[in-house]
Amino acid sequence: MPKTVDHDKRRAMILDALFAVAARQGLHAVSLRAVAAEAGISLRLVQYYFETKAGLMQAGLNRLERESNDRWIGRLAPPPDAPDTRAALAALFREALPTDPQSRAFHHMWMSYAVLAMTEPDLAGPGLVAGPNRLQTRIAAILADGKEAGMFRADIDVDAEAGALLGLIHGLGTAMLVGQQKPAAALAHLERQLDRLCVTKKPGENPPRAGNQRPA
Amino acid sequence: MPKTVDHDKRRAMILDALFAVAARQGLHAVSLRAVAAEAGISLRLVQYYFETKAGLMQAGLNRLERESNDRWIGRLAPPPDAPDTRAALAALFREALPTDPQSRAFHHMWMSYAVLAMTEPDLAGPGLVAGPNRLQTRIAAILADGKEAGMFRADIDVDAEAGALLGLIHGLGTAMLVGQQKPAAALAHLERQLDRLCVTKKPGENPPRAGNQRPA
DNA sequence: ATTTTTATGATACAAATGTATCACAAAAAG
DNA sequence: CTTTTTGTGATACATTTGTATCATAAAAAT
Repeated sequence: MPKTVDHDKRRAMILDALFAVAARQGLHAVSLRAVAAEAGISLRLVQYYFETKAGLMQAGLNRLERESNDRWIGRLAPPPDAPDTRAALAALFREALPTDPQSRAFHHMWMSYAVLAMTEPDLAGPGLVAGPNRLQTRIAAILADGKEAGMFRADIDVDAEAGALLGLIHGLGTAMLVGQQKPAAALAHLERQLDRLCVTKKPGENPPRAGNQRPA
Repeated sequence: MPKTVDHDKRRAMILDALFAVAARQGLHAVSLRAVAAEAGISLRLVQYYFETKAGLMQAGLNRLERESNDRWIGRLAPPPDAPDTRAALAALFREALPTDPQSRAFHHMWMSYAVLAMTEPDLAGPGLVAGPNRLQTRIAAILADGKEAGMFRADIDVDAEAGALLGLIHGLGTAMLVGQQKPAAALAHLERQLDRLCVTKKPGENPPRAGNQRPA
């Protein structure tokens, strides 16, 4: 049986199990044995592929970061010929907020690691903020595009606005996770920010919304 | 020695110890023994005053909520005769962001409980969102005052704006905790939102800032 | 074919944790 | 002065956890 095996693929399987346990019972409930059971392997194997628990947790954080990166370049890579920079930002917001279970799990995971990193400096490295930083950079780029195209006001500070928008995304996302904000309201708050940045700012007129709009 | 003792005061002492341990080593490191050691009492006493660990944790959450309430009514109670509703909001923002260690510890604690509540429904009750809801209500009230006084634009939806501002506060606070945002930038983002809400909206002119303004 | 990695299972171990029990001192009640 | 309630210490116990050890099967190298 012990044919020479692909370590990377095996590690990925184990990290899948870690994410599953963390999503179901919280990151604090992640133990070597729980991960092993979830993956259907023996405790020894988890030890074998990630020497220590700290190694496993660190690998989980790395994976979270890589997954975030892949997700974003996969979903929003082709906006260079964006038909509408405002619509592009709105789409990004929809992707960023924890609406579907996958996104909820991601936010949950990120918050869990953020909390851990506050007391365990081993996790506090650049891994946690790399994702948000990339997102902020992307928002700033889209803002710059829209500004140059005359869609956004000329006097906005794209970097500052991107930072604020990212902060708003994070805050609304957390509020949604704990049930303090409803998804629709959160999205509306973000779109209101877009209204502010657009040049033609008639309060009542909502820009054309792509796709299906079912009332309430 | 075992004179009849004030249970409430004793419970408060133990919860102090809980907060100290959580601030130093994280909420996940809170154990009955760690709390007992921090409080300088025996394990048995922690059991005596909070029957179980779940009870202790729940009491910690209740205390966090009460502390938050007390803190806000203490600091911001007297704005009925506010000289400037905009300044009142700016002051509220300064208080809400995790700048000093106390506020950082509070945010840290709240995030830790929020993460726990996502998998332990016993903690998920209204305790977590009561604080944010109160803050949002207060923001909305100040906004309404300023709107009526002609300081804020007449066409703003105070409830919606309050929700967005609270979300921004939370998101920027988290970003500050993980080191992704600097305090000055976070405050600037919030004040930019105030600029937007004010009637006289000249982009360059910052309204008179009360108190000391040291450059950068 | 033999030796040496590579991969995996079974298990042991010390430490920590939540919970429970026994004992006992001091105050209050009778 | 008993007796009962209240408050506190010491300790025991089962469970869980991270880590380490021993054995060994299969493949690769020689």
